[in-house]
Amino acid sequence: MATIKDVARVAGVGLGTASRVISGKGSVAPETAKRVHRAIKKLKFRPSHAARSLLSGSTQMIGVYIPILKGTFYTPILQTIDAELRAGGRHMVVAFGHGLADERRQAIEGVRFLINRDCDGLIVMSNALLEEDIAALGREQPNIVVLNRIFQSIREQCFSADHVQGGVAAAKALLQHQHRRFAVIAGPSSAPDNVARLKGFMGELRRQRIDLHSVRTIESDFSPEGGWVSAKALLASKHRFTALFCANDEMAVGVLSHFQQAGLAVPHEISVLGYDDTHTAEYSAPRLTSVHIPMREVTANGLNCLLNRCYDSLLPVEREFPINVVWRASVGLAPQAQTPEASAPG
Amino acid sequence: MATIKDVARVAGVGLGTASRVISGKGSVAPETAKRVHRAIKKLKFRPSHAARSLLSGSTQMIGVYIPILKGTFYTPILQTIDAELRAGGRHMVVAFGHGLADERRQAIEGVRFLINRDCDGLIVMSNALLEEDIAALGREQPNIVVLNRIFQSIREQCFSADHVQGGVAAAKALLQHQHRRFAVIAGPSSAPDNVARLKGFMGELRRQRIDLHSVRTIESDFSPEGGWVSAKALLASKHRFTALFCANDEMAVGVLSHFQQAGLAVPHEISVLGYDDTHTAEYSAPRLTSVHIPMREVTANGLNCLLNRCYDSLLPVEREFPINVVWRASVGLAPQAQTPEASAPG
DNA sequence: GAGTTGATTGGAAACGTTCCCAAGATGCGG
DNA sequence: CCGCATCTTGGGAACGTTTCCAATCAACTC
Repeated sequence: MATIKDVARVAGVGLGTASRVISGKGSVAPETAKRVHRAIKKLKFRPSHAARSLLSGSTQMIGVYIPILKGTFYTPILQTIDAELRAGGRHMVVAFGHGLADERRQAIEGVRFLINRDCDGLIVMSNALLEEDIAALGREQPNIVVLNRIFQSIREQCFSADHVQGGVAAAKALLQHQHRRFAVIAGPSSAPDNVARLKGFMGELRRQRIDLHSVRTIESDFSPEGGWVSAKALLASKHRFTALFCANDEMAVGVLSHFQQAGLAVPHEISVLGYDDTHTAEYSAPRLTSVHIPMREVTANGLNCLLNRCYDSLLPVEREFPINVVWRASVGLAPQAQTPEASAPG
Repeated sequence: MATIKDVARVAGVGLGTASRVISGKGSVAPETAKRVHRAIKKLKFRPSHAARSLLSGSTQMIGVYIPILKGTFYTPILQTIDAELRAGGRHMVVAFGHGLADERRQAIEGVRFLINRDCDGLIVMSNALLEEDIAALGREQPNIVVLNRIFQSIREQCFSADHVQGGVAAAKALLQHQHRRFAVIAGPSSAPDNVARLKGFMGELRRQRIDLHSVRTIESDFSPEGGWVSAKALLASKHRFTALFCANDEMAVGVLSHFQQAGLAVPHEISVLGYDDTHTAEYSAPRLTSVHIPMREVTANGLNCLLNRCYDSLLPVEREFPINVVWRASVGLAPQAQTPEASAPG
């Protein structure tokens, strides 16, 4: 690989001059610049990133930690980050959770790996990390932004939709459709975003005078497999309900799959509501009605905040993210409400 | 950030000694080493990746280009790469296709971006790249491995399952179940892996004396949306068929979604066969029978090959990848074969 | 006890940039 | 033609490592 010295030699100029032409800073006579450009082309010169990093102390590299790349929740996030970074000539290095250790250790190890790689800044997603962990990590690399979770100690570095409101929206959607008997397939109780949306959901139900003892909740793991077995358990339990709220789309898809096999018509017999509104929701059978979490916006704003921290830029940063439910086919009127003798006055 | 000079000073040793302790190469008196380690800990010293890269000429960084991160086809690939890389202390930088340019330009730009970032090696996936493109790129960075596609000019750097065989397997699976009337939803005709599997599929049908004029093929785009509209078009066309082969799972899922809405029973009225056996296939409604492409193995072996090229290692490299179909619920016996009067002897 | 070997050590050189500084060239006003 | 400002240029220093070389010292061998 040709170096800047070669370029300078071939162009017949000094080192400094060549550097000025390449970086575009400082004044250079047009004729000289032309010679340098010719030399660059001739030698196929490409500046060494390592040398620049060494001198500037910045790698122009942002690390992204994601617990596990399964399903379609994280994919738009990665796309969004890469798009914005590349537009600024920077790049993204990704690390997932790996190994036999528990999720928390995996996350610490993954984030630390990225720090050791000299990332200028970090985007972290994790339900397993504790406040003390993020504090310790933050001491090693202060340029951290967290997505889809709020750590109280670094609140202004955290970006998330309001999942309590998401839960409220879910409840309202179902109540609007005359549902009164509910079941819930929740995510892990250790996941903060899960407890928030459940809190919102249950709170709204209570506000509408639904007896919370009548709503059956099964804790699962955010996976389609989990949704499937939970659906099965729900059916076996003989608990009667007309609407099922799933704490994410993945589980909802698993549920739909099981209901189809069990011969249960959605939404005719049971309505199913998803959460996140990921790509999977768009073309399930039936198409899934879901609470839309604007993760692209959350990501973009979190990233902007991070870039501002890392590079003293002044990108706009929004911190509120409106939630709405997108209506597709899996939620309908509650069965009893559909029978004319029960609801129609005439 | 503390440097190795600080460590040497605090430990009261020379630069070389400190370096020897840190890198673990060369002999150092145990007592001295202990002093150095204490200094490292005290100063929270972390070697600069940039400086090492500059000196060694290796960034320990592998670039991965992926056209677009949608659906679940690419996610296990990224997971696999990251896992293996991290185990070796290396890391992965990912670039996706972005921008308004056509796919080919996007790919060239993305790959070039990774080359400019001084990646030691590249893993590339793209249907849009031409032989001449890969040749040009290869001149800039010879350490390239291509997944899921064979470029004749760099055959030994390409890793892919045999999609012709995949197509054959698909046909056999359907024929075995007595199907004789087919429809196909294909991927883009510009995608080499798509044409290979169609070729295998049609070839096997012909071999089994199926009139190829009777099989209706619709070209689509590998997306669920595409599957949905193709399914709709197929139904509207009044073409009669009992089995539908979809060139990937994503489209199959879209098909399932539309069939459910149209009130068509799968597999009772129509069997649907997917391809790739991605995660989405596992919990669709009904669960999708699909031709399993072992992308994890393809990826792992491609990566090994790349690492061998980059770092003179001797990792084992396999080049054949067995394909099989995994049976779930979306393929059944052809309807007419199920009626007793047609098939049962008594 | 001289010579040989091996372990241990410190420091210079190099990797490829950018930035700073000094110096030469040029142009302009008086 | 001198003084001064501005443009242009070349090269040294620095960034943080590793590698190489020379030097010192202790332990053997004969």
